[in-house]
Amino acid sequence: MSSTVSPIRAQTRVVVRSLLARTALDLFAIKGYDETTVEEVAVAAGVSRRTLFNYFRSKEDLALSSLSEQGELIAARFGERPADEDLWTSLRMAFHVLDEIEISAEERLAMATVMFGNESLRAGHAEKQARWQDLIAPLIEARLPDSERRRLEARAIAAAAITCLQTAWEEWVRLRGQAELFELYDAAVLAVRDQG
Amino acid sequence: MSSTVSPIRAQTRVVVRSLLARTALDLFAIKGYDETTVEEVAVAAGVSRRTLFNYFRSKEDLALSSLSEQGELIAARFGERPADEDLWTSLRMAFHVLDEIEISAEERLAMATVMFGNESLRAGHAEKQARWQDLIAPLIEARLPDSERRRLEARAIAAAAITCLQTAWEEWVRLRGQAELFELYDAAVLAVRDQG
DNA sequence: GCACGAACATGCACTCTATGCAACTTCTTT
DNA sequence: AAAGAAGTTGCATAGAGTGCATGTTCGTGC
Repeated sequence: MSSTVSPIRAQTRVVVRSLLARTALDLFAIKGYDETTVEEVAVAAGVSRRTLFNYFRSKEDLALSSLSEQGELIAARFGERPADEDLWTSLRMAFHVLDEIEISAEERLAMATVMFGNESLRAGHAEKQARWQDLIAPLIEARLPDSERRRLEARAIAAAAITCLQTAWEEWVRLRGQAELFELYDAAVLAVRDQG
Repeated sequence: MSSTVSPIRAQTRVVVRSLLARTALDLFAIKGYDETTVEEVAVAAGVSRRTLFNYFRSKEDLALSSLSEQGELIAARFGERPADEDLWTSLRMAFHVLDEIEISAEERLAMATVMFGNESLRAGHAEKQARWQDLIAPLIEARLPDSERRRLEARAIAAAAITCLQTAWEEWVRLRGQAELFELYDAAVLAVRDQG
């Protein structure tokens, strides 16, 4: 069990990974996801097809790898919020880490368009976001009052918040980025939670 | 555009389709989704591999075809609810069509276990449910008061309700069916919508 | 009852994703 | 400089999915 993998190697691996993902994303944006083969991505990136599959478990992963990382960021940020803060406020603040990711609006729009434009990608996208739950729900649960159904409640809240973000995100894409993502998010949450 | 395809043919097609899906589901439950090839399903059903793909667009469809139909049932039921009824009540009632589907508890549990037990299936499942939105959201929108963001609000509400159902469903599987699905659903909705 | 055409079933060839394996190269460490 | 780990690659193979061409079945009009 050589637990240490040499920090240099680990780092280059991360860099290469992100380079490969970016190459893929560019191609997907140009040619479309289904119309782009893994082979083409490999050639464009200057590696072998086999190596690509060493870095990513699947073609889909190539397109969606960033989502997993985002989930971790969000969960981490949520964990840093004061425990007595209103839950939905904490969630909103946690989601705001997305604004801190350095990426141009066009790039973001292109990426989102790729993701929503393909059925299987949309599915993977939904699933990956759903897995954000697994990270966030336990943190929420710790904040909830005792209840027989605490686990369920925590998961429901996490899922609902993520869903609102997702809905806002879709609308944002539909509006071609001509709106503030978090303004849309707030409207979504309000619609869901407002009694009546 | 020969819109009429002979009612007999249409009907047999539906029957065969559901027979094939059932065969597949049985195999998936026994051997596991990834461990079962389309070839095996074809053999078990007594048709050719190619024919299977005439009835289903993909292996995933073979496992998830029922979900699309469920979405249509729910939307239809929602459309029948009185327009002045509380939105969330209407949604709850609409979801109740699921209880009317004739299927044993064990079968239902087996099916759910298959769906949640495999990553790509879970993704497809999430996506298919997300597409329920497209059916339900327009109906919700018609009920909402005028607002700049009506479309977004309707989609958010639909998505949140479906997500609560999904969360309840997952919990139900986790509890091995030892709970009332709609009791769990109510708890989920309450947790999300309760202020504070 | 029969013949026509549409829908259906199937086999075949082919593309693409994905994985295991073995050989080879390149780093890291001592 | 040598050992060993990590990384890269090609090759072989399985399985999903598609287009096409052929044969079969079945509903319909005569």
